[in-house]
This record gives sequence, C-alpha cells and structure tokens, in this order.
Amino acid sequence: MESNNSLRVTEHIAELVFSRMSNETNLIPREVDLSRQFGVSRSTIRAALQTLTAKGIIERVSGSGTRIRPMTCWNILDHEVIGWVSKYGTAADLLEQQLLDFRMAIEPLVASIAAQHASIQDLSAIEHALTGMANTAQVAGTWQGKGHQEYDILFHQSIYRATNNVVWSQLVAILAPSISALIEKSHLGATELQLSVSRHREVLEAIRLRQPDKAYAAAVRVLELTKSDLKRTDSPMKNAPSGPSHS
Amino acid sequence: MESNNSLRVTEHIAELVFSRMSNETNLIPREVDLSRQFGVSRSTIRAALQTLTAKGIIERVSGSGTRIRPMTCWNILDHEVIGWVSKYGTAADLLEQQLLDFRMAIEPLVASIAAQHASIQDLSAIEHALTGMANTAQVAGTWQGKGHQEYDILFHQSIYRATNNVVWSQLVAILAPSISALIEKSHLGATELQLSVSRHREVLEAIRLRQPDKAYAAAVRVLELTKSDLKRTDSPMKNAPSGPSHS
DNA sequence: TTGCTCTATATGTCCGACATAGTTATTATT
DNA sequence: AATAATAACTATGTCGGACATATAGAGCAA
Repeated sequence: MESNNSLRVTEHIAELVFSRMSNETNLIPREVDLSRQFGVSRSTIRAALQTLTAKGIIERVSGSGTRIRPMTCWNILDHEVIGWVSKYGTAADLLEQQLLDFRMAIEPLVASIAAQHASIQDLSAIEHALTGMANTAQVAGTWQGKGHQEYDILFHQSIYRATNNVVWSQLVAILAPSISALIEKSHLGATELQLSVSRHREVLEAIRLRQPDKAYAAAVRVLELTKSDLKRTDSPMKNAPSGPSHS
Repeated sequence: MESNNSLRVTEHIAELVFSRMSNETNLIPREVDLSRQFGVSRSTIRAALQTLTAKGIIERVSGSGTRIRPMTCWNILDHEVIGWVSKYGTAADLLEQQLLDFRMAIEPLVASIAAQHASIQDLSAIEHALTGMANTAQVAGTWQGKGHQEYDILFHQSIYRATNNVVWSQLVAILAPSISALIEKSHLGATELQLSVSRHREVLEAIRLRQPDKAYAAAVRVLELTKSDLKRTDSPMKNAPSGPSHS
C-alpha cells in the first residue's frame, strides 16, 4: 500500500464524475464496487467521496446511493474543482470563457479598489513584480520568457491582494490558472513586451498616487492590449459569439 | 447511535477551530482524543476532519498531527465556511464588513452585465421577484414584512443569475446571507418601501431595455438608498474606519 | 386504489489491527 | 564532545469485517 492513496483515488473518481456525458445516469457506483475497481479499501473510497461531498459535487443519501448533483450546485469557486472541470470537464471551454469574461469585467474595478486600500507593503509587492517583468522583457523568447510570465501573474495577484479584501484575494487564487493560460497564449515580441510593461507600470503608478479612476483606466488599457493580442493570435474566424442570448 | 453524527461532529470541530484565540497553538487534538471527547468512533471523527481538510481549514500530516492552516488558506468562498466564520469566528465583523464592501463594489457592475446577457426567462424571474416586493410593500411591518425581505433577496439573486456567468451566480450564493442580514437591519417605513420598490424597478427596466449604463446607474441608486438607511439606523458614532491603511 | 409490512440495498458507524510517515530519543562512531 | 546512524515513539493512513440505519421497492391486505 502506497502513501496517500486517498488523493489518487479522489482524482480518479473526480475524473469519473466530471467526464461523464450528460445523458448517462447521475448515479455513481456503490462504495464496494469502487473499492474493487480501484483496488483499495472502502475507507479510502469513503475518504475520497467525503471530499467530493464537501465540495458540492456529489450527494449521498443513506440507503439510496451516491448521485452527482446538478452543476449549479458545484463549488466552482474552489481551485480544485476548477482544476477538475478544466481537466476532465466536457464544458471546460465554456468555463474558461466565463472565467475570462469575469476577469475582464472586474480587473479595472479591482485596480481602482486597490488604489483606495493598498498598503505600503502592497505597493512594494506590485513594484517587485513589475521590476521582474521589466528585467525579463528584453530577453523574451529565450528560456527566461517563462520567468516573465510568472512575474506577470504575480503582478496581477499583487493587485488583487492590495484591495485588502478577502473576497478579491480569494478570487485571484481561482483566476490565477486562467490568467496564466491567457498569458501563455499570447507570446509577444520584444517591442510589444516593452509596451506591455509600460502599461502595467501605469497601473502601479495610479495606485501609488491613490487615484482610483486613473487606475481603472490604466487597467482597461492593459486588458485592451491583451484583447487585441488575443484577436491577432486566434484563428481569424474564431471570434467567440460569447453572448448566450441575442434573441 | 443517531443518524448523521458526522455532520454534528463537523459542526462541533468547526466551532472548536474557528473560535480559537490566535495566541493558542494551531494544533488540534488527536483523532483518538476527539473521538472520546465527542463520544463517537474514530471513523466519524475522520469524516469530519476530511470535510474540513477539503475546505482548506486544516492540514494533516501523517505521523505529525492536524494543524489549523493560516486564515488566508481557508476557502472563504464556500458558504459553509462563511457560515462558520460568522457564527464562531472571532473576526466575524471584519468579514461581514468586507463582504458588504465587496457587494457594494460589484452590484452595479453585475447589473450592467445582466443588461447585456439576460435571457427572457431571467427577465421574468426578476420581474416575479419585483412583483412580490411590490405586493408585500404596502403591508410592511406586519408578518408579511418577512415575505418582502425574501422577495428582495430573490430580486438581487435573479440579477446575479441573469449575467449567465457561473462565477457571478456562485458568488450570489455566498453573498445571500450578507444581503439578507443587511435587509433585516434596515426596516423601512411604508413610504420608503415604495421608493425602494420603484428604484429596484428602474434596474429591471434598464436590464429589459438592454442598457448597461442605465442599469449600472440604477443599481447605484438602489445601493445609495441602502447606505443612507444604514447610516440612519446605525449608532451615530459607529462610522467604520474601513480603511486598513491610511498611513 | 390505498396503506401497511417486509425485504433488499447502500450508506453510516463502530471496532480492532497494522502500515506508514514524521518526530524524538538513543546509540555508535569519529 | 559533536555528529551521524539507528531505534523508539507518535499520529495519521489504510485495511477488513461487522452491524446499524435510512431509503426504495415488492408484496400483501383492507
């Protein structure tokens, strides 16, 4: 018996649950069957199912069985759940799009709030990230490009945290993978990187000067750069409809 | 042995964890001790601890013990966790304030997004809530006042859901208790209720006409009503500093 | 049809045992 | 005496089997 079988089994059952087609039944096998299927004891199975229950994925009724809850009940605002959806989920693209929409909608607002509440430590954290971005901008394309991405993510994280509000701070933990994925998609050239850095710097300066409106506008400009770059990178005809209701 | 001891034990351990003073150790008793303390078997204790682990509250290392994770790791965006913090947490007021700040910041934005994405069904859901508010507005103060509150909450929930975005939809599930608490605080008179209803109606109409900016402005006016009412209801000197960093 | 009991099923709980991973104490070596 | 290898200890992780309990369905009776 290896160590932490429970985690491995949880992952397997999560795959089993999230990758199911919608036309299948929403009942999952009994504990005993799962126990045999994965070659572990019932206790281990129960530990995994307990985790999924805590995250709102499944629902267990004594005597009846274990069923998958409707997706609206899932605790999407849990980074593990988000990870499972994007790895195994059949509607992973939809989720990714909605996360992106969400981020585009809030990021300017977050910047303006950060401008109101950022502490000195928050400012230096943002500055540290920006410095890292600048230092790695000149050598883009080499292996250090990855370093640039990490500093980019760190920059955005620092701004969310600078709101000094738990909700925003927690949200960035959820959004981080989405931010990371978006940055990876858009590989910029050296000159574009310089522009990106300078636009990011405008956000920092507005926050430092405690000018919410300016921070808001600067964040909008950062996003515009991202959007235009996305449009350029994506296949020409793949402009996502994005509107679920244009009736 | 009663049914669902696990839930009860989870609640007890949650109280034990959340109500601890910060100067105490961050280690919690061994499974065997908890088992004796609550008069249940080790399995039941483990089920409870597994739930708390899944929500990021505690961390367990084989051979070492179970420790409480730093608060920044807690999955605050989980309605159960939020409930525990507000029930047992020593910093419940702080959380409530931050939830309120968050809601004040996003609600106009949510209204504008709803104006872009609301479906016909969403509109009728909002309208249904508003009708309920109007019907129960005249008899405020009686037992139907509670009915009015419920329709008020339903109104806000419907707007979040009308964004057709999972993140906003999940967030309203987290915010609902906060919204409810705020509404309970501010018991309005009959004429003020009429004003409240009419301002809410403006939001609906803007969404129906698909005018994001108007919806945004209308939502701001709804919040202004709430704010002014809060200021009137609260004890005069209790204007929360709210700024964590005015150095 | 309605309502009851009885039965089958699957989860919830209990117990006892051992495995495994950290931590601490002990011993041996230089 | 300082340090490294080893042993003992602690607490969680896993196992197996047993029984309790809640739910659903079948069968039966009024």
